[in-house]
Amino acid sequence: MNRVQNIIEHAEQHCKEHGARLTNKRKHVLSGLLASEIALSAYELTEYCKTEFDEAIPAMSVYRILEFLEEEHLVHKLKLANKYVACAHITCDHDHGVQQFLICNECQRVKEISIDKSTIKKLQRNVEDAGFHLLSPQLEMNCLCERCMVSAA
Amino acid sequence: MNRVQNIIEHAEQHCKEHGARLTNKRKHVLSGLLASEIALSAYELTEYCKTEFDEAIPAMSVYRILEFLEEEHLVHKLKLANKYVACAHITCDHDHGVQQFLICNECQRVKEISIDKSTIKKLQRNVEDAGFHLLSPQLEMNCLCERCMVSAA
DNA sequence: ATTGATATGTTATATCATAACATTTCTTGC
DNA sequence: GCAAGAAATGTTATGATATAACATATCAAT
Ligand SMILES: [Zn+2]
Ligand SMILES: [Zn+2]
Ligand SMILES: [Zn+2]
Ligand SMILES: [Zn+2]
Repeated sequence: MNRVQNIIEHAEQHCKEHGARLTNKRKHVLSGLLASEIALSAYELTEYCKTEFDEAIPAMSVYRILEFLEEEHLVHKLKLANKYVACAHITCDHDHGVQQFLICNECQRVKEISIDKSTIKKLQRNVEDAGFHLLSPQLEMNCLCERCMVSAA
Repeated sequence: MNRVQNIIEHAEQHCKEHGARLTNKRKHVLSGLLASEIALSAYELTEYCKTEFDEAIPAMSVYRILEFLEEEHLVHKLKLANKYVACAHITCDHDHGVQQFLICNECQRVKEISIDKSTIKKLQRNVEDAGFHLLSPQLEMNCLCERCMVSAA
């Protein structure tokens, strides 16, 4: 069993534990993100399912599926890129915590890294001091990945 | 002379200093952002110019104008909201530094606050350690503003 | 006035996303 | 097994943000 199938199985277990269903279509969309090196749009995922599984999932459904997967904490929506990625900790049991998403501006490669608690506290403190209330402390940053740095040089 | 006009004049001076032209249309778009309590989209700004100045600037032009204003560091583009705001430090001479943008999810009110150097250093260090290179260190956060917190309660 | 540079207009289209309603599929109690 | 309700997916239409390509107008300097 390959890596993607392995993760899918784990995800299915995770869903089952609280009565959610990881249907075939949802698996296909998720596997598209898992197989991809880069962040994908909903429309790119319909393409993927068409090509890979000969299954025509309309974009509308893909959006709903992505919403479901996000609620299950299996994928992240990147607002900076208007694209989606599988969670890097999808098979971990530990608490997810606040993540920093480094998004390559050129190739859409994404790295999801953790931020230490003190830094988050500081940022959050800034927010509260300004009279605002933080909703989702997901940090997204516009970057260049290693490969694109090299090819740009 | 009111606040907006005052800032516009300052901005014009800023542009002149390096041979850039703050045309009337650019002034109108900028004044739309200056007059607004909340972040606005390009299309909302065409509306504003139509209403306020009876001037029909097509959306395409507004996009180009916003691009110009951004290059002049007079406005910021908020990727999280796909909207635009006037820079909070538009009349300051000090270095702009890295900013944290608190965006109210409900009403699009935006607060632009500074982050201290050590926090930025830490975040940037994270990025470099991950093999990425930070392009624009603008932090945008999904929040609720004071007013919307109250009305939600 | 001429000319080149800059700014703006026009038209078409790409891309991302949601609303509203219909249909299918699954689950569960009988 | 089957009826009824819930959940998932399909369908169609449309909204919102954004860019590409090319035309025209305006400005600045000679
Ligand atoms: Zn994650
Ligand atoms: Zn890259
Ligand atoms: Zn600013
Ligand atoms: Zn608000």
